[in-house]
Amino acid sequence: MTLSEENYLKAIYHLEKQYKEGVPTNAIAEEMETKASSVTDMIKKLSGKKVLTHKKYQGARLTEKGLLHAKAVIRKHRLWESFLVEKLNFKWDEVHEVAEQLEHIKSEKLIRELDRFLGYPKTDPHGDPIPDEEGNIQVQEKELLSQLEVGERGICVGVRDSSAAFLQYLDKYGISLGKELAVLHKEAYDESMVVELDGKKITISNQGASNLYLKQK
Amino acid sequence: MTLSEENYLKAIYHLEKQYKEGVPTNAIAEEMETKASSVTDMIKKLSGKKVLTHKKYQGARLTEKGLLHAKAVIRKHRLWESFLVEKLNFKWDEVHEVAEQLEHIKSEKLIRELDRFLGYPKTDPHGDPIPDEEGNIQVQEKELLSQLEVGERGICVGVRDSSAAFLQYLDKYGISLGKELAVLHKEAYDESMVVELDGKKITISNQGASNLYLKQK
DNA sequence: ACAAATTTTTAGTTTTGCCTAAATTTATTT
DNA sequence: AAATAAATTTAGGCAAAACTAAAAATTTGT
Repeated sequence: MTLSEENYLKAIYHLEKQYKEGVPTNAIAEEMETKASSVTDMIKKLSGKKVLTHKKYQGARLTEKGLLHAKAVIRKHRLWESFLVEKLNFKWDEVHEVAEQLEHIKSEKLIRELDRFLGYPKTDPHGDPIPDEEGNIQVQEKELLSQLEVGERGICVGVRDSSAAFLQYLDKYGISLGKELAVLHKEAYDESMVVELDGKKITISNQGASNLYLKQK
Repeated sequence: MTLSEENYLKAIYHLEKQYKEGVPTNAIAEEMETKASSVTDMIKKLSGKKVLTHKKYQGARLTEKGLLHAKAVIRKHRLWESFLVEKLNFKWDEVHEVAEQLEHIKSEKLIRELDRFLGYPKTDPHGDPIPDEEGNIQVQEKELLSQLEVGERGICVGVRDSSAAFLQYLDKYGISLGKELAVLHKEAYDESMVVELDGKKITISNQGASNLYLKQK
């Protein structure tokens, strides 16, 4: 599989959560920052390789083979992100572009050994689960901060938006994975929340609270 | 610079040691396992980018800019090889293909941090020097085993041929970098040598002895 | 239901890096 | 110094992965 093909598989994999019956060409085009006609071309090529199926005008769906390959790429991406943060002093908002490159390196041994070297991590620096060699993904019970009620508490376990902008916003307020917080107040007008973190009160917009995952304490 | 362009620079860099006044098109073609006409195309492109110069029918020479870029790629290659051996349990005959991929990853921070993480190694697993960030290469005094006289001794510091076949041949005879050996006998007929290593006598063909570097004890 | 709007596909180009075949230049013989 | 051989370049093409513009299919709105 080429770099470009792998990126399509990854994009379609992520979009399948949203589009249960066929991922539309336009959705893929937007995700890949390309044009719909390019997507059509690639879908034809990939369906020839049996990694996805498509009926004209009906979007794409990964086959079992395609799913496995997509998860293998995601496994590599998340292991490399872990490596960058754990061993090379990268911050969680700096790892994405480099991991986008590293995820395409071809070597079974490399990934097996990297996994061992890192101590078989279960999640990456953003809290996303790392698929195992067979493509199994352990799903963690979690909910968005925005869904908590006043008085409830939880521990930060992941982000829904892993853009550098959001991650830096969290850094600024001292929010990182593993920290506990409690909801003190919810503003009816704009859905912003006042939460307690490390004994301090901080206010988080609804947009922020809708992108931070917690697990029930 | 694309992956292909970087591979050309690297090939030309290595060939410049052999061809002091312009690396011939055919030599590059052979090194790159491609055709001379493809090389001509690429040379034109690269000279447009000012990383090399060429006069028609006169071969190619790297400019200062091209030299720096080539050495940067080689630095990455050798740092990754060191990482694979030191941290990921790769053997010295297994690192080449993976490092060929990893050397093209673009991130200054990645390489700076990798270098630090490895403790600023001076040589890679084959004994080749690792250029520093400015492209300086520390040259080590060394000579081929085949050039030693009977009675002389030395410490293995590098290989001239880093093919898996040669490295496995060395493994089989217990020869690795850092080991000391002494020349006991030289066969006049075929130039093969009997050397002492770890108290045992082993015979090495001229071909083998012509690819192992030692430093004077 | 059917016209309008949207989505998707088709057709025809472009660029990169490679190829073959042919032409040209340089090097080697005699 | 030709003639031949070898090396190099030119010319014309191909495949991958993108693009634009236009055609076709599907969905939506009234």
